[in-house]
Amino acid sequence: MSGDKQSLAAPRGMRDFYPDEMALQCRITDTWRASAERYGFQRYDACVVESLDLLKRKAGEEIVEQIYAFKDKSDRDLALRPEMTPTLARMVAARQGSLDLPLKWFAIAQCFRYERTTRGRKREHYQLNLDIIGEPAVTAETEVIAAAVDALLQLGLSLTDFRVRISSRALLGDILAASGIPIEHHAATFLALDKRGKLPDEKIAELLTEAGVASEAQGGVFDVLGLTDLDQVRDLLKGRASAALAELEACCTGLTAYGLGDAIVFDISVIRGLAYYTGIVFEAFDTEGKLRAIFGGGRYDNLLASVGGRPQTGVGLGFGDVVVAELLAERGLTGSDEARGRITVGFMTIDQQPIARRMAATLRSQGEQVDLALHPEKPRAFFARADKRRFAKAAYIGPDDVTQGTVRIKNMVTREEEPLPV
RNA sequence: GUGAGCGUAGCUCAGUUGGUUAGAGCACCUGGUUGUGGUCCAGGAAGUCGCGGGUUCGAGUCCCGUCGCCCGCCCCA
Repeated sequence: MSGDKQSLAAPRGMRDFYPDEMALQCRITDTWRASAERYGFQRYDACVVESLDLLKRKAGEEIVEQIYAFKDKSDRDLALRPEMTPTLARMVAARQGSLDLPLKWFAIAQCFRYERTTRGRKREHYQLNLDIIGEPAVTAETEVIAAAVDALLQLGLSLTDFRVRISSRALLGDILAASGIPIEHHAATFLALDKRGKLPDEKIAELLTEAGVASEAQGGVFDVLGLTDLDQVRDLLKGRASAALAELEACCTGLTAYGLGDAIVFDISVIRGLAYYTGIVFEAFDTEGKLRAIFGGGRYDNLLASVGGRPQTGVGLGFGDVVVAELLAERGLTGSDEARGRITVGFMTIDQQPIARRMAATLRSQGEQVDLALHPEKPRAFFARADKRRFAKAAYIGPDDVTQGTVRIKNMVTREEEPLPV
């Protein structure tokens, strides 16, 4: 590539959507919207620029390094939103007194993050956000997960293409407590466990030691990661009461009732970083494990309070467009037929242009999507273009048609022509 | 921040131990075909080989630098 061409490329990590690519993008976002609405969520939207202070309150000072932050001309500290959740929390907190809880909202939001790009990770993406605020029961988790899975299925994937791994931070806390880890070490232990598979176990042991976990208790921590089903968890808890366990079971039961049981697996290693989650957490992955998480989320109890609202529980989910598009491509599900459904009208010489235009106007008034030729074309060129652009129908008007008073509308698939008086 | 790979036509790429005017497929344009598109035939246009420097009689090829893309790691959604 020459230097000039490079300047024509979108900035690093950003995407342009040419019409061919936009078709898939629309299919994804249309499906998101349909699934969210089918599950009774109401759409909202918000400003793309958010106050930096709000983002810091939720994620800490370090986040400034990872986002597009800037000052406006009045020296206000602002940022392109890296995610939707702080904005949602702000909007809810701002009208907390008048909103009817529990609320079920969704947004399809473009979010920005300033960081290294890799497969499935750009500096900009669109994300479906599903949130239920003010409902303590696990029905909230169930509905949110079921709606997201519905979108995956509507996109053409099957229950064997992905797995939703589900766990609970509260349950993990109970398990650690039963394993003799004092509660003040739980947060650091979560962080250490989240590194499992990314760092060698010796490194994790070091982190645990730094966190104050006694070395004799560390074996218990690693045993926790060996848990693969809820029966083992029950054994480990030895009859201790665990509301978190009951909730996790109830969530799985609800999803099974929706017919999604086969796609749900318990996975104690799902932690989701140091985010604001307090209860159930979940992440969906492709079954082969080749890609990053397709969607993820969980319950947050402290979010609203952290932005200055009154404490209120919530469940949220984020579902990005990039990874699911990769997965659809892997499965050969990126095709779209929607181009077939339009009509193109062409004419041989400028003399037929008025009639062609009148015909286009008539068809448009009937609700058809009509492309009118911008200049005269030879029949061969016209039909070649109609075919290449995948029009469903094509009408070509020449002097003979005008003389005879009929125009033929050709079905481009069957090649049959249908006369129509002009 | 870090490591690898790749930059040759609009796209995907080939290009031998350095050797004349740098190739292919697809796409594009024109014609065969002044009333009909997926095939066919003929022809055509299109590349300062990412950029800069160096070695050499000679560099797409080797060396150094630089920019870009991309994959992984760190981190994270």
